[in-house]
Amino acid sequence: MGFAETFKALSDPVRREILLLLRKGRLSAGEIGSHFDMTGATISYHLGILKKADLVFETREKNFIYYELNTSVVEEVMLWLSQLRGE
Amino acid sequence: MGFAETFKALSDPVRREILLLLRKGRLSAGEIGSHFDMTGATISYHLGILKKADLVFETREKNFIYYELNTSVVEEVMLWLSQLRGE
DNA sequence: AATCTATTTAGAAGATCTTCAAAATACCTG
DNA sequence: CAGGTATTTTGAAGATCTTCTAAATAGATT
Repeated sequence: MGFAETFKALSDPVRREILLLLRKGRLSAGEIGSHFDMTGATISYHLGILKKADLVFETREKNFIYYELNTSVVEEVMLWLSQLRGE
Repeated sequence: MGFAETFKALSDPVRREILLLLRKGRLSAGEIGSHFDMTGATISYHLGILKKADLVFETREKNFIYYELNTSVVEEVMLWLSQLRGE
């Protein structure tokens, strides 16, 4: 955990798009990759950063690795931000 | 504007600390710098990034440049994040 | 005008980030 | 076990980030 890693993870447009894709439910790494014009290696790199930031978690099933949103960290970030508005 | 710039700005611990300092009210660049063990040039660099992300705005007065929080962008970020939680 | 104070800009060094191609791993299926 | 599919890891290139020192700018004061 740590806000540096979380905000850094959120700072990349590809990673934000991945998070938006995952709103509808879990997706495999390949399904995620098919939405982008990048190699699977690069997608894997981005997923690793999202995972390290705890913004997603993975579940392995058969030959696939599924990724899923972790909304609890999103809550934490919003809590941090909220201290910046009102007191 | 743009979430990339905003999240990138938020990803650095020094810049987050600066934003927290500004909760209590505006501060000059020098006053901000006095809270950190870094050169004024580095603080100026960080302030520039916060400014470009619209997280702060400056007002010049006498010899000083005062920095102030811009909470409206914080709201926008929270709005973006909120689409990640609920449906 | 000369100088002092506050702050920024420029340039450079070293660290970190993003991307790819190629190789490695993991698991499934025949 | 051999081969196939899904994904990650490695290593490298080029871009961007953070920090400093030194120099430049802006405004106030003498």
